Formats: sequence, structure tokens, C-alpha cells
Amino acid sequence: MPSQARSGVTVTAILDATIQVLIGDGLTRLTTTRVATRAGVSVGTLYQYFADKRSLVAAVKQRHLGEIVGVVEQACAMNRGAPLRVMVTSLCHAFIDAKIRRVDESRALYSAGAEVDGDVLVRAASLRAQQAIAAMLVTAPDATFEDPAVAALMLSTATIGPVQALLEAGAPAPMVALLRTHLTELCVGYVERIGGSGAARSTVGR
Amino acid sequence: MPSQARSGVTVTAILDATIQVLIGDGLTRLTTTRVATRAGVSVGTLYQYFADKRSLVAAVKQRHLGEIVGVVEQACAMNRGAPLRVMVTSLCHAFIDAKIRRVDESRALYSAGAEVDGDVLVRAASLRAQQAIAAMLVTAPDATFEDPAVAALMLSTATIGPVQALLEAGAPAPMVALLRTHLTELCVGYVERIGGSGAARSTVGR
Amino acid sequence: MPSQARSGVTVTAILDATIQVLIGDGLTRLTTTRVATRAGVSVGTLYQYFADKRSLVAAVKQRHLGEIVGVVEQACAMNRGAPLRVMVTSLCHAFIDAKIRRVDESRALYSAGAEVDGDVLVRAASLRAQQAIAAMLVTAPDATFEDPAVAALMLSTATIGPVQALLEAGAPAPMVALLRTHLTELCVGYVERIGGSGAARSTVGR
Amino acid sequence: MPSQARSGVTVTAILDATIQVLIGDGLTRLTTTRVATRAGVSVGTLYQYFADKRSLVAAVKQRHLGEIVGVVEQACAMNRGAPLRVMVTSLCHAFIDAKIRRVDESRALYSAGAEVDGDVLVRAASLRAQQAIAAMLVTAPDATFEDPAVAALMLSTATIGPVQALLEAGAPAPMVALLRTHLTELCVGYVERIGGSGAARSTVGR
DNA sequence: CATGAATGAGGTTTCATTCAT
DNA sequence: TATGAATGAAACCTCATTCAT
Repeated sequence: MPSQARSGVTVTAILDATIQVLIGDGLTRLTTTRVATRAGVSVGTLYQYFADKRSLVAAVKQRHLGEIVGVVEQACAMNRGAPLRVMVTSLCHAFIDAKIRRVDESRALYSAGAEVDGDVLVRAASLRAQQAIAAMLVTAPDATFEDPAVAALMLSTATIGPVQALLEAGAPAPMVALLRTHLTELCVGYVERIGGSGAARSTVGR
Repeated sequence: MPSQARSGVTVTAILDATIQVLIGDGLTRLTTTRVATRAGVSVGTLYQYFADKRSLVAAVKQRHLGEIVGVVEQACAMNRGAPLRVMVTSLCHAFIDAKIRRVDESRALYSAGAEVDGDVLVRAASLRAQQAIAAMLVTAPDATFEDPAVAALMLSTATIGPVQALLEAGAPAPMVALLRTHLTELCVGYVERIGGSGAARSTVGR
Repeated sequence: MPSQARSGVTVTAILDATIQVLIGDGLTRLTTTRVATRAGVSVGTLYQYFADKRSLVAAVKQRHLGEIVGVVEQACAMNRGAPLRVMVTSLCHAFIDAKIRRVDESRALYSAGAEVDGDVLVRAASLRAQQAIAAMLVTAPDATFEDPAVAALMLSTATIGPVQALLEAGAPAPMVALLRTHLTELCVGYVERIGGSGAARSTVGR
Repeated sequence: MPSQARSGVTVTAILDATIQVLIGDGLTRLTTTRVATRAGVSVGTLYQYFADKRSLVAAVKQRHLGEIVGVVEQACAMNRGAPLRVMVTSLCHAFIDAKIRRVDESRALYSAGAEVDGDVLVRAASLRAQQAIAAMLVTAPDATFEDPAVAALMLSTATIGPVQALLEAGAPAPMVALLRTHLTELCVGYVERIGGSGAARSTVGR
């Protein structure tokens, strides 16, 4: 099986073509032939590297989620011990940046929905992100969280909606700037309320 | 289209069957015959009420979105003039309640993704919700919003992720209770930071 | 499922077309499209009556075997109590006649080999024939068989080869006549040796 | 064709692999790649020795038939001039022994049916066997055959069925012993009736 | 000579849609 | 109006065969 030696170039071409077709035609009209043609290979070659249509789309999904989660994990690692506000701000920026870098993929996969592999892949990726976020949150010098896992869950899931609504819809630059600010406000407001120190804490207590 | 006609029973049966099939088999394996069978009618009858498969799924989508948005609009209407915190709390509760009432539909349509009608329907529904929310926000006696539309956009999109992650994944009751609290914290924290009165305001300004 | 109400005409047309294609092109080049076309229906219709290609060929096989075995059973039933020689002669004639009536089917199915359903169907049919033959043999007034089952097995299997070699190869009438005589000699010689009465018996004993 | 060449080892490995695949998967699922893999060579190498899939299977068929016929010819040669009963008994034993030695091949090729090269190879082999048998029969001191060719045809074809039914179905040793006896009885009974001397002759004449 | 990735024609099967009853 | 058999375009996938290395 060449799946081992996956001739990187060919595989990448196929994955990219898959995204293009997914964006242009949607999952239902994504045919293996169309993908192969767009990738400049034959169907046979496509099937040499991917067992079937499902695993083709799953691979695209996997690659995308992996990249995003990787960025999130990196941001979390780099901000351990930082003030809460810095943590959350960095996280939001990193997430938005990563999404911007792969808007196409995002759009494509969003349109595909959970048809492929249900949510298994998404949930796994989300979990990885949540663990990284939770691990970061507990190192905040100016905050203490009763339940860091829940906080991480909220942060990771609440950011997706706004980002999708704007980025994937093709919002213009000023709008993206606004998103950046407001998403940060959203997240900072949340963590300060539930885990924040000093003034913020007292607000919650009120 | 006689879909509006008296044979409401049949139409409802078909729509419900569509959801069942969507949940059980996903959009890709949703066939008109299967839907008809599950609904207890013949394919011919199905085509009497729906022009094609696309409009069948679109109708389900429409019905679901309409219900959710209706609930949101109602909550917004009932809370005009209320304190900001009350507004947002009510909104979150109303949204979660509505989603709980139709978890199946939510799950089904989520799995279908944007395959049908792209995002047009979703975006339209979201817009309606945002308008209702914005209209409510500006009546808050204890807050002033620079850009109520953006605030409404953030509120309506940020709530979706957490709700999906927990509700549609089949979270147990205690988790749902947690969600309720944290979602409210998330939203209240946000609006108080960007439009909130007194102390909160000054925090933002700091 | 219309498999119940199997519109006899259509099904028969499809089965006959299958045989034609089997004869003309062999199992490997038997395509469902070709069969459908030859039957004057669409592929879709074919699949409405047969789950897949395999069961299509299996149905042909089944029908053919059923007819042959039916004839054999009938011949056996009609010759109970008859003299051994009459029994065997009738059996051979009945078998040859039945085969002649369906030479095409025989040829077609022979060419298909055991590719479809292995030998299961053939073995089942053969067993039915053997039981009928054994049941007949034990009623012979002029013979006693130590092991009627084995005798029946031998008779039913030994006749196939010669019949195939001549009939299915398209032997001319005189050859067929010869076959009829010699096959009878073969079978009579055998049963008289192993179960035969009087003179024949003593021959064996000698 | 270099198939005759020195690389006999490779060719043999390929032919054996073909049989294995034929037994395990049937002709329909026999792929050149699978055969090559099982043989421990690459597809390219396979195509170096066999023009195409058809000739690959044909070669297996040929080899098998050649072996069987060879054994038969040898038995016939060795029994020229022997008493009729000895001739036929030896023939039956030789045939059964040869088949037992290659049960796998037999099964494999039976399952393949006449898909490859129709019956041409089989008929040619059968003819060679018949000629050997006929040549032997005419040397019988205690019998005279009106039509030795027909006798040979009957003997060679009638033996196949029982042997297949038992041997290829995987009959246990005692059953095989029974087969040996009964097949001999079948053949002896036949030749004595149609060509046999003395008592048997007179029976026919009656 | 050997290899095995690439090719693409073609086979099986599904399913949206129609229309005669 | 309701039915569901028939249709056939089109999708997925396989595999015999080639050819550059």
C-alpha cells in the first residue's frame, strides 16, 4: 500500500482539490471523479491513496482540525503564567488568525456538516483544544477557576459561532477587526466573571 | 404549492419523517422513498407537497429556524425596558429552552450542514434574531450600546456553539444546568463590558 | 417490495435475458445493463426484482435445477414398484428429455461454473434428486440394495457427465440417440451389479 | 512467450498462487495483483510470463488437465491386453488417485467453470483421454466393442460426476473408498454389457 | 529483468423523479 | 388525489494493463 509512502505532492493535490470541489459544489455534488480531475490525476490514483470518498473528506477534515488545534495548543503553551486578560486575548487572536489563514477549508467543511464521520473528529479536536486551554487557565496568576474544564469548553465553543458568521461569510477587513475586538471582550468578560480576581471577582459576587 | 393547504397532517408527517431519517441516516442517505415510507405515504404523495428533495429538507430547516427565531423574538419583545442583566438572562434561557424542545431537529439539521440552500436560510433567520435582540438592547435603561447590531450579532452567534456542543451531544441534566449558568455569564459579561452601566462600564474604560 | 407480486412477465423476461447473455458472453461479461437491455427493461427495473447480479444468476440457476429435479422426481414417483430395468431406463430418458428441453440453460449455467453461490444450490438439487431416486430404487421388486443412497448418488452424478459432453456440446440427433442407449446401459449395468436380482446378482457375486 | 524459459520457479509460483486465489476467491475476484502478491512477485513480473489474465487461468487449466490425462494415458498404456475388468478397474483407480493428488486444483477449476477458453481445453483433454481409453479397450482379450470410441467417451465422462461430487466436496476417507468400489462397478458393468464376453454379452443380446 | 504507481474504461448499484392506473 | 413501478443518469469503485524507473 502506498498509503505509507504517500507521495506527498499527489496527496496534497488531491486534498486541495477536495476542498475546492467542496467549496464549489458541496458534499453532495462532490464526486471522486471531479476531485481527481481537479487534482490532475486519475480516479484510480485517488483510490490508491484514499479508501473511499468518505475517508477522503475525513482526511481533509482531519488536516484542517489538526492545524487549528495545533495553533490553539501553541498559543496556550506560550501564554502559561500570563495574566488572564493576556491569555484570552492571545487565544482569540491566534484562533482568528488560524481561521483566516484557512478560510476556504473552514467554509468547505462547514458546508459539509457532520455528514462524514459524524462529529467524532470535531469532538476529538475540540477536546484537545479544551485540554490545552484548561491547562493554560489554571496557570493564571490573577485568577482561580472552580471548574477550568467548563471554562475551556465555553471558550472553545463560543468563539466558533462569531468567527464562522463573519469570516466564513466573507466579511470585509473592518468587520474582521471588529470581530477581533468583540470576541476578545466576550471571552475576557466571561473568564473574569467566573474566575477573575479582584474587581472582576467582586462583580460576580455582587 | 399546496403545501399550505389543508392536508397539514400529511405535510407534518412528511416533515417529521424527514427529521427522523436525517437523524438516523444523514442527508446523504436520505432518500425520498425512505422518507415517504417512514411517513406512511407513497413517494408520489410526497412529490405532491414538495417540489423536490431539496425543498423538502429546506422546509424542515425553515420550520425549525422559524420556531427558534420566534421564541427569541418573543423573549426580546417581553423584555424591552428590562435591566440589561435580565434581558440577557431571559434571552439565554429562552434560547436553551427552545433548543431543548427540539433537540432532534437541531441534531438532524446540524448533521445536514449547509448542503441545502447553503446558508441562506440560516443567515436570514439569524438576521431576524439579531434585529429583535438589537431592538431589545437599545431599550435597556442601564446601558448604552455604541453598536447594538454588532452586540446582537455576537450574542446570537456566540450562544450557538456551547448549546450545540452540549445539547446536541446529549449532555445530561446537570451539564445542561451548568450550560445555562455559564452561557448567561458569558453573555452578561460581554454586554456589561461593551454597553454595561456603572462599574462594568468603567472597567471597560479602564 | 414487488418481489412478492413479481410481475411474472417482467421477471421471466429478465431471467431469459440472463440466460441469453450467459450463453453469449459468459458470466464475466454478463453485465446487469446488458441483461436489462436484452430483456427490454431498464437497469432500475432489474434491480427492483433482483437484489444484485449474484441473486439474478442464482435465480436462473435455481429455476433450472428446480425444473430438472422436478422431472426426475416425477419420473421416480411414476416408476415405483416397476422392474429395476424399467425404473432406470425411465429415469435416464426423463433426464435426457428434460435436459434437451433446456439445453440453453444447461450450457449457460455450466459455463458459469460454481462462481455463484458456490455449489450450494447444485448440491441441494442433487440431494433432492438422490432422495427421489433412492425412494424409487427400494421399491424395485426384482432387486435389493444394501445402500440405496449410494446407488442414487452414483446414478445422479454419473449421468451428468455424458449428458453434458454430448448435449451441451450440441451433438446431432443420432449421437443423442446413442447417448440415450449407452446411458441406459451404464445405469442398468450398475444397478444390476450392485442390487440386481437373479442372474445379474450372481454375476456380481462371481 | 518466455513462460517456457528457465524461470520455472517463478512461473510455478504464479500458477500455484492462481490456484490458491481461485479456491479462496473464485474467478470473479481473482485479480492479477492479488495473484502476483500471493506469488511473491510484482504484477509487472506476472505480465512478463503471462500475456493476460485469461492465459494465466488457461495455463493453470492446461497444467491440471495435462496431469490428469497423462495419468490416464499411462494407465491405459500399462493395461493393454489385460482382461476387461482389470483394464477398467485400473483406469478408475488411476483417475481417482490423480484427482485426489490435486483436489485443490480440481475444486478451483471447477468453480471457474468454462469461463476461460470455453470448453476448448477440456474437450481437447477429454479427447486425448478417450483416444487412450479406446486404444486400450480394443486390446481386451475377453471383449469386442462395436464402437470403442463411444465406450471411451462414456467411460471418461461418466466418471467425472461421481468423483466431483465426492472428492471435490471433501468427502471423508470411507466415502472415498466407497466411491472407488462403486465407480469401478459402474464402469465394469457398462463395458461388460456393451462389449463384454460370455454371460454379460448374452445379457445385452437378450 | 523487476517493480508498482498510474491509468481510465467500464461495471454495479442507487435514487430522484415521472406517469399510468 | 394517491400510488408505486419504471426509468436512466450518474455515482462509486475495481482492476487489467502499461511504462518509467
